[in-house]
Amino acid sequence: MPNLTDCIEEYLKKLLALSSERFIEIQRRELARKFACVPSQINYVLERRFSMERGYLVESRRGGGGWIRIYRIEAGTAQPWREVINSLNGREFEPSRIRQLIRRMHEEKIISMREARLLEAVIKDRIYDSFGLSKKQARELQHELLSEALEELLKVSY
Amino acid sequence: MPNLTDCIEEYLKKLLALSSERFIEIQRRELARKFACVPSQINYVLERRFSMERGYLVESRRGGGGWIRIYRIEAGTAQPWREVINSLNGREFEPSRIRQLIRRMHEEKIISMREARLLEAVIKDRIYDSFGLSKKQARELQHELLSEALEELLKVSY
DNA sequence: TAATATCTGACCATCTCTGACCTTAATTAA
DNA sequence: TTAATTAAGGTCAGAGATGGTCAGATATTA
Repeated sequence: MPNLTDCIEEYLKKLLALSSERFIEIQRRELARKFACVPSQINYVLERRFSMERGYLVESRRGGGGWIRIYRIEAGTAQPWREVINSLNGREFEPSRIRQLIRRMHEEKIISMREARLLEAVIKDRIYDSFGLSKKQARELQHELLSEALEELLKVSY
Repeated sequence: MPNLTDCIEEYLKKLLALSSERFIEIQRRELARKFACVPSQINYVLERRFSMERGYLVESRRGGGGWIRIYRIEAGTAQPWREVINSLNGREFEPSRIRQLIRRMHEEKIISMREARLLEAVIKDRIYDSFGLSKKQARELQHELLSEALEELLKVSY
């Protein structure tokens, strides 16, 4: 029994699949009405299910005749992924976002299912708990290990 | 008179046997209600009767519309290696031996080249240097991470 | 009787959903 | 042209709905 968020996600992905463009355009109010929910629910779905990490890009415009566009990002080769990985270095390391990134890489066939699971294993918080590391240190170590591992993956193609 | 745990185990295994997918999806609250017990009883059953060692994999999601999925895992050729991995737990963690083990697993086609490189990356000493861990702690952490990673690899067959 | 297994309940973590209030753009009125 | 109005979309805090964990009580077994 899927929830509202799942339903809206599925609906939008169907629209995207059917669209001849590489994006779809919707109206927040319209969509909210269709699914009998508050408009901000749509923002929630976009944030959770159509994030950068999951390979989508969202644009919008307010005011009369406003709209929301959802783009599916094409991946292609491994090079863009290297850039994504490098960009990790700037921000704080957030495991949940990283997990999304890993899933996306799998969807794009940059890495296999097994490799994805392996990478996720490496950043499991539980493992780091009993070594007297601070939260921050643990995050840094996870980051280092992940970067190292991803480097190896990108060196050797399938 | 079998106990609750046995009943729930039997019920879930029947569901699995009947399912056309290779997993079943349940709701913890629902199941607890059906068996008139507290929800955490379900976790107990999953932990005791649907563990990795017994050949199952459990996934879940919280929040509204949350669920628990139980996968039946195929045994395959990996079983002997699982024993090898378990046997690591007794002794001291020696990186050079581990590297040999990894290479051997690759030769035996249990893991791919990329997976092997990935595993080796995770146990690179250099990475652990700047986190104030003692030699012993670093070894333990490497050990934990490697075990976790290998577990994941053996869960999903090629 | 001691060890092990089962079961419960209190408390925690995460994901979803809503509604009040804010910002921006187009349209209309002055 | 400018100001007011209307019609979008955005943000955020908090409520609701699940599932997770763990210590301790109870039952079973060796």
